[in-house]
Order: sequence, then C-alpha cells, then structure tokens
Amino acid sequence: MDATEATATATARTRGRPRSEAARQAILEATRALLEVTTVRDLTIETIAKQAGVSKSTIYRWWPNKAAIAIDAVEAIMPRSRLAKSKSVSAALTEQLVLLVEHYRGPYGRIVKELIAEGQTDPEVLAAFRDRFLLRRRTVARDLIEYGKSTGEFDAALNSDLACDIIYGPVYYRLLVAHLPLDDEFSRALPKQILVALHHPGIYGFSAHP
Amino acid sequence: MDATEATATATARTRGRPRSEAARQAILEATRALLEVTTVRDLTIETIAKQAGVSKSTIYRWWPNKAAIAIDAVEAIMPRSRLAKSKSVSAALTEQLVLLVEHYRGPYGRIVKELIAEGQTDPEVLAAFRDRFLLRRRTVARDLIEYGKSTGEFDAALNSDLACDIIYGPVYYRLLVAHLPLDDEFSRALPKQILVALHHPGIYGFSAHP
Amino acid sequence: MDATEATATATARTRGRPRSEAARQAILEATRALLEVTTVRDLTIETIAKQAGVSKSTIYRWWPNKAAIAIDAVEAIMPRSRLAKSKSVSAALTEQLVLLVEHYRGPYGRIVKELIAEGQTDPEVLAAFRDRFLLRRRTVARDLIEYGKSTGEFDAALNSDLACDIIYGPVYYRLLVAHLPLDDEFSRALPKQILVALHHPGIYGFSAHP
Amino acid sequence: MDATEATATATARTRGRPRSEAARQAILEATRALLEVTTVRDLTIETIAKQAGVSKSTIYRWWPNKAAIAIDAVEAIMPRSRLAKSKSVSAALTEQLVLLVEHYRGPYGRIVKELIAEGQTDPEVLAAFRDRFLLRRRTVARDLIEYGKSTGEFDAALNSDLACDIIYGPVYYRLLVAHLPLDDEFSRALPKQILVALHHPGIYGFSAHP
DNA sequence: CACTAAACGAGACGGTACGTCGAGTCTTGGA
DNA sequence: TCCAAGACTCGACGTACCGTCTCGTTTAGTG
Repeated sequence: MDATEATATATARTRGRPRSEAARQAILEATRALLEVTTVRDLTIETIAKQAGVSKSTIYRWWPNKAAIAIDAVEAIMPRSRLAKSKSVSAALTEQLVLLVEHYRGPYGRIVKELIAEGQTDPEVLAAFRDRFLLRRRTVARDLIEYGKSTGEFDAALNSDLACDIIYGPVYYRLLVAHLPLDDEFSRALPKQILVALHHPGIYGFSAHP
Repeated sequence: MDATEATATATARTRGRPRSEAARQAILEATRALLEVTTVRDLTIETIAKQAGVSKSTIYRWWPNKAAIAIDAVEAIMPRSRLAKSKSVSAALTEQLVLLVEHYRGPYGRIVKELIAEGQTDPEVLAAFRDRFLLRRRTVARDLIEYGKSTGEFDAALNSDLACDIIYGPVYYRLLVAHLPLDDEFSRALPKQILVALHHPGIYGFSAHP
Repeated sequence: MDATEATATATARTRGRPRSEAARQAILEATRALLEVTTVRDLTIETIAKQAGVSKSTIYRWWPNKAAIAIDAVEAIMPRSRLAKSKSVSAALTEQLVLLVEHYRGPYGRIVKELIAEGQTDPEVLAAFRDRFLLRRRTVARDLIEYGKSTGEFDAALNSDLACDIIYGPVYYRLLVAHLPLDDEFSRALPKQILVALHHPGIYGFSAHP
Repeated sequence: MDATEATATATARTRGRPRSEAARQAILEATRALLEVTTVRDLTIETIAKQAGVSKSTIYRWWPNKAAIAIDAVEAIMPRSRLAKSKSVSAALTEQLVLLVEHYRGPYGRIVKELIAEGQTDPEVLAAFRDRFLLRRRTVARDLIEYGKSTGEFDAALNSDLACDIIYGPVYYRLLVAHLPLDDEFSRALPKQILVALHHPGIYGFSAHP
C-alpha cells in the first residue's frame, strides 16, 4: 500500500536534510523519457539513475521497484477521464468508452498493459496501479450507473460492479490478449451491444447447476 | 510463430544423433514441478536445466525462451473445454463460463495470467499462448454463438467476435486486475446479465460523435 | 601529523557551542566496544555513529578516518611500558620483551597489527600510530641501551637504533607474519640470543660487495 | 589453503569447456599493471575485470579475493632469492640480507607490505602469501644456518627458526613500521651486529622471572 | 536577556564497489 | 548430430558505506 505513496506522504518531516524535489522530478522525468523507448520490463533502475543524474540509492530510498517509479512517473501525464456531460447515462458511458479505447490504442495503452503485466508478479504493484489508475475511471463509471439506476434509465436491481466489468472487461481483454484490435468499430459496437444488458434485469438465468 | 513449434515440427531429421525424447520430457516435467512453486517470471532456464538434469544448451536448442517451455509444459495438463451438451446455447455458454471461472480460481488461473503478463513483453509468446490456449476455448464459444444465431436463439446480426469479448472479457479483467474476486456469485450473475445483450440487437446506439 | 591531534588541541575556542565531551567519550567508548568484536578494517564510521548515538558529521568533524578514532580509543586502555627496575640493563630489556610478547599475544596484539596494517595505506595513520604507541616503548628501550653503553654493559659503539630494531623486529615479525607463535619459549629464547650481539661490537663484517 | 591454489590445481578436468588460459593471463597481467599505480587496498575487482577485458564472474570463479589475485600476479615477477655461493655461511647470509633490503626498498617492498597488511584481515591471504613468498626465502636461510651449524661456523645448539627471526625481523619491522629507512647503512650494519649472536650460544640468560 | 556562532542530531545526497545471479554463447569430450 | 558439462561475456541486481550536504535544534559565552 505504501509502496508508491511514499512520494505523496507529505510527512511533515522536519528533521534532517529535506528530500530533494529536484532529484524526485529528475527521476520521474527520466523514467517518462525512457518509457517512450523501452518497455516497463526493460526499464532499469541503473539506467534511470544514470539518465536522471541521480544515485541509485536515492531511487531505492523512495521507491521499492521500477514499477512504482513508472506508476508515479506516468500518473501525472495520464489523461484523466472527465465526467461526460451527456443527455443520458448511456450516452455518457458510450462516450467514455470510445475515448478510453482511443486512448489505449496509443502509447498509454502499451504502458497500461505493461504495468498490469508487471503487477502479476507483485501484488503491491498491481494494487497501486489499480487504485491509482483503473479505479479512478471505474468509479466515474460506477457513479454514472448508480445515477442511471436512480433515474430509471437502468434496471434498479443492476449490480453496478458487475456492470463495470461488463463495460470495461472487453476492452482490457482485447488490450492484453490482443486477439483483435482496439479499433473504432469495436469501440462503437461494444456499447451498443452492452447497454442492452444494462437496461434489462438479468433474466436469462440458465444455471449451470440447476 | 515458430516460437514454440520447434517442438512439434517432426522434421524428418535423419542425420546425426536423434533428439533425446527423455531430455524433452525431463525438461517439461521439471518445468511443471517448478511452476507449482514459482511464478513464470521467477522461472529460470538455469533452474529448469538443473532440475531436469539437462544442459542449458539443450534447452536453448529447442525453445526460444522460458515462456515457450512453460506453454509446452502446461499445455498437456490444462483441462480442455468440452463442448457442453445443454438444451440451449445460452445454457451451454453459461455452463462453460461457470467452469472457466472455477478453473481460473485455482493454480491454472495463476499460470494463465502470468503467461499473459509474460506475453506483454514478447509478442511471440503472447501469440503462442493465445493460439494454443485461449483461442481453443474461444472457438468453441464462437461456434456455439454461430449456432445460436442459426437457430434464432441469438440475433442474426450479432457479431460473434464481439460477443465472445463480452462473455470472456469480464473474466480476464477480474483475473488480471483482481479488483474483485472470481467467485461463484460472479460466475452466476455474469451470464445472466450478458445473455440479455446477445439476444437483442445492439439498439442503444448513442454515438459519441454523432 | 594533525591527524589525530585535533582532539587534543585545546584551541581556545571561545565563541559558539563548545565541543561535547559526552559525544567524544561516547564515540571512543563505542569504538572500543566494537573493536572487541570486529577488526579495524571492518569497523565502520556509520556503525560507530549509530552505536554511540551520535551523528556521522560529528565524527567527521573531529577525526579524519576510522583508524584515527581507533588510535584515540585504544590509547587510553593500552598498558604502558614501565621502566623496569632491574639489576642490569640486559635484565630490564629481557623483562620488557617478555611483557611485550605476553601483551601482544592477546587482544591488544590483534589491534596493534590491524593498525599497522591500516597504516600501510595511509602514511598519516602509520605515523600517528607509530608516534603514539610504538615509539613510546621504543624510547624507553633506547634510553636503557644508552645507559648500558655508558656503564660499559654494552659496547660503546653500538648503534642504539639498530639495537632496538634487533630487539623488537623479531616480535613484530612474528606478530604480523604469524609464521610462528608468540609463545613463552620465544620470549625467553629471544633476549638470550640477542643480548650476545649487543655486548660485542659488530665484528663479523662480511661485506656483500667487498 | 586452496584459496589461491585453484590456479595451480591441474585438476584433470576433462568435462566441459576448459578454462581459458588467455583470460587467466589477462587477469594477472592487468593486475600487475594496476599494482604499479595503485595499492593492493585500492585495487578493485571491477577495475581488474575491465582492464583485462574479462567478466567479473570469471574472476570470482577462480579467486576468492583481490589479494589472492595479487599474490598470483606478483609471484611470477618477484625475484627469487638464489642460494649465494659465498666462502662462508655468514658471508652468504650477509649477501642475502643486503639484496633483500635493496629489493624491498623499491616497488616490491611496497607490494610486500601491502600484502602483509591485507593478510591481517584474512588469515588465508596471510597464509598464502607467507607460504609462497616469505617462507621460500626463509627456507633458504634456514638451510644455510643448519649448514653453518654442521660445519661449526655457528653454535650447534642454535635454534635456526629463532635465528631466522633475528635476521629477517628487523627488516620487516622497518618495512612495515617505517620509523627508519631501509638504507644501505642499515643493511650493512645489521648482519655485522646480528652474526655475533649466532656464533655464540645464548648465554646471557637474564630471566624475567628468575 | 537577547544575540551569535559553533556544535549537534538527523538524514538525504551522489558515488563506488561489492558479490550474486541469470542470460545467452561457446568449447570441449563422449554417445 | 546431439548431449552434459561447464567456462565465458555481459549487465543489472540490491546493499553497504563513503564523505558531503542541508536542515532545524541546542548550548554556551558576549554585548
């Protein structure tokens, strides 16, 4: 949990030499630059240190691993999902999905999937990335869905967590498995098909174990 | 492409000492054993060689990287998805989904996600894993859906690729992001909610760029 | 020269906070304690600071290196050679030699040889150690020899520096090279054999280059 | 014991790739070159590797520490003490002593004392250095002394180990403590004074504890 | 009593080398 | 031709101290 928050913790540390903000920035900047030409996997603490003109120990003092640095580095520049001001919740979700796919098609998508990959080895990394990236956007969607339920646009019994999985799942599935492209056709067809499910209660209950 | 097929290619090699089947089996067996106690990431060619009583060069002669070995090793023991004999396509899909989730909850799930993670770095690994694991099951589902379309159970205009993404996407999403568990509640609620979408045409078209 | 004397210089510093005697003692005490369980080589400024509850900079303010601290720390507890009150100079020297060997057999011997070793790298360390430890004892011996020359016990032409080397040399040789132990047999046989040489003039002059 | 002999052990190793003699020579050569400009203490495995164009692991595979490399490196080029063909044993010893002092005045002396210093920390290093350098020369002297005893030139009851310590001790004492120089005056006066002691039995027995 | 100046603790900083590990390659001898 | 054994280069790992630095906090004597 504190893995990558050390940075954020504005521990009113009054004793000792204060942390060098310049070094911190240099590290994040170097990491950003390196991530444009390498994968998170090939990223190296040694290289970051060299590129940032910083000693390795300074890096190790503040970050537990390279993924944590990458998360911090990328966070600032990651485009946030804004709450869409659309006529309906359905329209807002659609809009968001289109933007997300567009976004993931590019370099951010590469980093996102590399960080998820990195997280498969280290639960803390996955948790940090999830909480600081994925859940932010997901919360926006959840709130939208809850609102939709309250206005009657969606079925009142809808499980909004499940709904989020149905909305985002296919996107991450394609992002990570890459069996098919994250193209415009996908981002347009997907919400159309999905939203049907959100409007109706889940009636087709064919239990596997009847 | 040739990443993991070297093994399979029964190139009618006639000259020289024939490949040692014993060595091949020992390598796969050792890998299987090691995968029970380590992640794919922490798996090491050196360790496999030692455990299998085989030289490193023998491994490098036949496999391009550890993921390829892991895929070969795991393939044999991965439970195959059988075509469910249910009354309806919906029921069959539901049954499959329940089994998949159950399956991914255990040790296989761990290996699957680790291999997908490994694939983010190496496209060949991802392709090999996808083609030899994921697509097999997906093809079963696609065929089911196509059959459902022909019988009128599903909308005839349904894009079956998209349908597969909607079915499997949420599962892999939870598997990899781990924001919520792959529990029974999920595996039961998911198909109920999703199947609605597959029965109807994607009517709710709120284009983001009208 | 000033290497380890900074401590002593009671520079009539009048302004500012006076040097903390408590810190100084704590450092020396910690060093003494650490030297019982580690070698001078493995001694660390960082460890001393921690053990003494003192900041590194306080140490660096007053000592140039760890050997200097070790010298200061050990000086107080090193047994001094007392001028023996024997019937003859020969007996006095013998007595001194026996005590020295006895002394060097124990933990002090270890520290002495480690400090000499440390001095091979840093001339200032060697000089400081030599002047504050070795030369003290040597001076006692030299004075004895000079006295012996004046009473006729030793040959008047004897070079007393050379004589000291002949007396002490074998002891340090065994201490440092450790080819043979510093045992009682040695400390008893050595003066017997050596004193012969000091009584006679160096007559056997077989020049290597005649 | 095997610390530095790994090199020598012509283990009739028949399996696997044979050790690279080229690498071995490059390492020793690089070490020799570096020792001309740095101390043994400042010598670095990393630097040796770089200079020799060899990987660190190759060095670590064959030597346990830098002192062991230095010993191997220096051994070949260290001038051996030849058995002097003089009229008498006394003359031969004198000649040897003069040469030794001359020898230790230069760069070899520096390395010798640095290796002895290094040995104070690591008993294996000291043992290796002692056995392969110091004892060789000492053995020559011991044999000479024994011969002198047999011809009646020296006292028959003379302990030749003790005699060696008396001969060499003062030299190493000056070498290591550096209170006085290893000059010609020293090397000429020393044997003259010492040989007196070797001709007579150790008669002046002033026991410290009568 | 306030002022000043040095010493103090804490601890961050850029460095350097450590010894280890694994990757992937190469070189033998034997099957 | 394959295989085992194992030596090779390469490069990054994470750690440990180095000696320096920048703080905020004592702790005297001086004005």
